[in-house]
Amino acid sequence: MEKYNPQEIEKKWQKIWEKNKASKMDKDNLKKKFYVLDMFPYPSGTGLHMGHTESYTASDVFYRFKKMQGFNVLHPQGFDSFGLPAENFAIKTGIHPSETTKKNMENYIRQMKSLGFAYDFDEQAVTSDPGYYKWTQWIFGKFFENGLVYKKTTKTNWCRSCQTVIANEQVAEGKCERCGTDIELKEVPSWFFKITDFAEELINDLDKVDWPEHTKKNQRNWIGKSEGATVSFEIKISNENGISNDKFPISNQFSNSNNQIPKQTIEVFTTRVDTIFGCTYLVVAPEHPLIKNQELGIKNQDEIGEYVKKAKNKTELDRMEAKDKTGVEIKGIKAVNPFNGEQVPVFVADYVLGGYGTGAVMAVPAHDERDWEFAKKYELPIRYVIAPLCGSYQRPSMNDYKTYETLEGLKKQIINDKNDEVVKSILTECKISKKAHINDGITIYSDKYSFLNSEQARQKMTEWLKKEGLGKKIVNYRLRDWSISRQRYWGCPIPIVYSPKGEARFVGEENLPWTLPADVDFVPTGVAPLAKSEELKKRVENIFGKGWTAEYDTMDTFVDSSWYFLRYSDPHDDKAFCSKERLEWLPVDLYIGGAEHTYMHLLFARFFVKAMKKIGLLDFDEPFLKLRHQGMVLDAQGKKMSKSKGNVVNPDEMIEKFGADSVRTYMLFAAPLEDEVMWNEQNIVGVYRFFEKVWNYVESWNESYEKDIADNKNNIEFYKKSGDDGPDFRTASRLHKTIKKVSEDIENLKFNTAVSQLMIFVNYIREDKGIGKFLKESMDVPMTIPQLEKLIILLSPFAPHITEELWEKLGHKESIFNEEWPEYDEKLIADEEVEMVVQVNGKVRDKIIVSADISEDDAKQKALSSEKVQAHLSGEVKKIIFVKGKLVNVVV
RNA sequence: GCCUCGGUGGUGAAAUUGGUAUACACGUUGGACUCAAAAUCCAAUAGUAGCAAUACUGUGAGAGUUCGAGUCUCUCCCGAGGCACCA
Repeated sequence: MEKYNPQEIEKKWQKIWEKNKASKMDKDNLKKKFYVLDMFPYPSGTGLHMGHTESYTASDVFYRFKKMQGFNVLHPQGFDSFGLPAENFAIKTGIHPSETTKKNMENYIRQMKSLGFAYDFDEQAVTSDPGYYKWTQWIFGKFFENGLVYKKTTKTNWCRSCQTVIANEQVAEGKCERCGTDIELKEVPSWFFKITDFAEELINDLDKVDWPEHTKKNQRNWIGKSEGATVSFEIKISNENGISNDKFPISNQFSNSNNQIPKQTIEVFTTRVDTIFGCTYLVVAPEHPLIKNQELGIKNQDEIGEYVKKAKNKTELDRMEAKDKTGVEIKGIKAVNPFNGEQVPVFVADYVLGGYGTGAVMAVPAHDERDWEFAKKYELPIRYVIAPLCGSYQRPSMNDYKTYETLEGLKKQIINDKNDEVVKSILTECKISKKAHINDGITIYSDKYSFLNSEQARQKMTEWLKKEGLGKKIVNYRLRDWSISRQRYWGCPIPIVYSPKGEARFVGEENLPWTLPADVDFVPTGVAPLAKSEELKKRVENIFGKGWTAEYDTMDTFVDSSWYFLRYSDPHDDKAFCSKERLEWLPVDLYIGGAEHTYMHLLFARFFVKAMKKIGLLDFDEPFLKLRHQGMVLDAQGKKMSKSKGNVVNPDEMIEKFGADSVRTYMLFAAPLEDEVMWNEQNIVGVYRFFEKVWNYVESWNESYEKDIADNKNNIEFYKKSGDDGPDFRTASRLHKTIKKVSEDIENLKFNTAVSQLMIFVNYIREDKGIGKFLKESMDVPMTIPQLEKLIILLSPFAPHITEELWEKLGHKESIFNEEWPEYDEKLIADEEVEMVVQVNGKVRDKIIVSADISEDDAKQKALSSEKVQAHLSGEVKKIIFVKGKLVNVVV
C-alpha cells in the first residue's frame, strides 16, 4: 500500500493541469454563466498572505463546485500592480517599479499555482499594464467629456512623507493610512470625480444587492445622508447707541439658494428645526465669511482673528484630541430667531465644520450634545423644548408612560395640571441627567408649534420657513467628491494636456495608452516625478505643439481597481474596455474579499458602474450582486499577524509541511468564512489525518478489488453495482445525506460544516465493524464503485490534488473536474425509523426508536408506556405535545 | 459617545432557525501494538454526586414569553471591529 505523499502528488497534478490548460474556459458561451470574483491583490514583496489564501480558497472551492454542476464559470485573477510600495522600494534601491512588480507578480502566480487555484493567467487584468491602463484612461476621458471630472484647487489632505495628496477615505485618525505621518492641509490643484452626484443612488441601490447587512449599513453611514432645513437668521448690528436695523446686501457663498437674501443673514443648516425654540445662540465655523465682513462692525475683530488663525493651524488630529470645545463670541452682532424674534449671541467655534452644510449652526444645548458641552463651558442658557415621549428612566410623576404616548394625552395632562407638574418634572429630569436630550419627542414651550411630535413639528416649521422665504428643506451628504490626483510616479498617468493658455484637454483616444514615461527620478521633492521627464515633454510638444504641457499627476490606484472586474471577460480587447458581447458576463455574481474594503473600493467601484451606465457604456447599475467577506487570519494566540511581531505565517512553508490540500481545507474548516481564523499548526494535523484516512481507504479498497478479481471471486457484481443503493442501505443513505449537506453548505459558503460532514462520513466508512467483513482484507465499510466515486467528487473542490490522484487510481483517464456533481436521491435520505425524544415537562426522559411516519396517537401512546417516562409522571397528564419525527412532550 | 457584530467544554467551533446543547476537529487521560519511542488503532473527555443505572446543574448575568429558549423580548456586564465634532 502506498503512503499518502501530498508533496509529490501535488506537484505532479499542478504540472498536468498546467500542460492541459485545465483552467481554460469558453467565454463566448454564455449559457449557465456564473461569475465568481476575488479581490485582486497588490503584488507586494512579501508574497501572498494567509488572508488571500483563505478567500482565494473559498472562491476556488466554489468555482469547482459550480463548474461540476454544469455552470460555465468565470473565475479570474489579476494584479492591482500600481502603487506606493514598489515606488518607495525604487527610491530606496533604485530598482525600477516595473521590475519589482513583475518579479512580485511572478512570485504570486507561483504561490497561487502551488495552492492549486484554478486561474487562467493568460487572461489576467494587470493595472500597470499599458493594455489595461489604456482603458482606465479611456474611461477617464469619457468621464471628462461628460462632466463627471473637474479640476479644483482646494485644501487637500497632504502627506509630507509620501509627498502626495491623500483622499479623505485614506486618512485614519488624522494620519496617513499608509505611512502614519500626520496629515496637513495644503492648497493643491486636484482632479475630482463627481461621486456626490450619485450619492442618492449609491444609498438606494444597496437595497438591490445581497451584501452583508453591516457592510450596507457602513456604506450608508459613510455617504451620510441627512435631511434637514436651512434657516435664515437676520443679523442685528449694534452700534454705540444700541442695536440698529441697517441692512447691507452681502453675498453668502455658503448659501445654498441662488436668490439673494436682501437682509444680512446667517443661514444655518439643521436636521432638528423642531428644537428651534430652544436655540440660545448661533455658531459659525472659523472659515465662515461672516467674520471677515468689515461692514458688520465686529468689535473684537482681533480676538476673533487670532482664534481663527489658531484653529487653522490645528491639524485634524489636534482638533480631535481637544477635549474642550473652544470658541469666541462675535461681539457687536446678534442673530434673530425668525420664529420668536429673540436675539441671540453669535460665536465662532471650530467644533462647527466649514465644509458641511452652511458652515453655521443654530445651537440648541438642551437637545444636542456638542451644543450642551459648549453651553456648559461658556455658561450659556439651556432651554428644553422637547418632552421625551417615553424614556428609559423612571420618575414618579411619569411612571406610566402610556399616558403620554398620544399627543392628546400629554397635552391634556399639561393643561389639566395647573402646576405644570409634567413639564416641571421633565425639566428637572433633564437637568439632573446632566446631558442633552437628543431624541425626538413632543414640542413644548414652542408657541403655536407646541404639542406636536418632532416629525410633525419639523414638517410644519419647514413649510412656514418656505412660505416666508426664510429657509427650505434640503438634503446634505457627508460624502465628498473623490480627489484622484497623486503626485507620484508609479500610477496611471492622467491623460490630460494643457494648452499654452492653461486650458485642460483630454489627450484623445488616438493617443492612448498615454504611457508612463520611463526617464524619471523617483526621489520625492514635492514636485510630481513626471514633471522631470524629458520624454513626456517632447511627446506633448510633438503631438500638440509648442507651449503645451502635460498633466504630471497620476491617478489614485483606487481608480485602477474600480473597473477591473469589467476587463476580465475580455482582457485582450484593444478595441474596447470590454466588448459588448463579453460585457454580458457582468455583473459579478459572487464577490469574495476582505471587509477592509467596505468603504473605499466597494463604493468607488459602484460609482464607476453608475457613472458608466449614465454615459451609456453599461446597462446595469450594481457591479457585485452578492458579496461576502472573509475573516482575518490570526496567529495561534489569536493575535493579528504583522511583520513587526514576527508572527507572519508564510503559505509556502505550510504547503511544504502539510500539502496544499490540507492548507486549503483547514483554512475553511477552522471557522466560518466570515469569522476570524486562528492559524494553529497543531490543529491542521486533523485535516491531514482526514486525507490520510481517505487515501488509505481507497488504497485498501483498490487492493481488495484487484485481489478479488485475481482470485476470481464473486464480488465483482457488488463493486460494479451501478446504483448507489448498494447492498447496504445504511451506507447509501449516509452517502446521500452527505451529498445533500455538502452541496447545500458549499452553495451557502458554509465550508466549515461541509468539511465536517465529509469527515463524519469518512469516519463511518472507516470504523464500522459489523459489516466490514464483506471485504476480507479490510475492516472498512464497503462501497460500490459509484458510491466511492461520488465521495471523491464531493471532496474534490476542497482537495483537488489528492482527489485527482485517487480518481486516476480508480482507473480514470480524464480529470475528475470533468465529472458531474452528484445529486442526492430523496428516497435514499428518507429515514424509515427515527429516534423520538420523549420529554416530561420539557425534560428529556427517554428516547425511543419509532417508524418515521408514526401517527400522533401512536406516538403519544408509546411515549406514555415508556417506563422511564412513567417514573416521572406524578399526577394528572394535562397536555401532550407532538412534533412529527422529533418529540413528544408530556405536560403534568 | 454612537453604530455593527459577538459571548456555548481545556481550545477552534456545531446546533435543521423555538424542539435531544456541545456534532466535527485539536488537546488531554487511559489502553492496544512496540525492547522503546514516534505513528496508528481503541476508549473516556461539560460539572457535581454515585460502583452503577441514574439524578441534579449547565450556552456572560438577571428577569420575561412558551408545553419547551443557546435561539424570541427587556435590563445589565464583558469582548472585537468600525465611525467619531456631519448640526
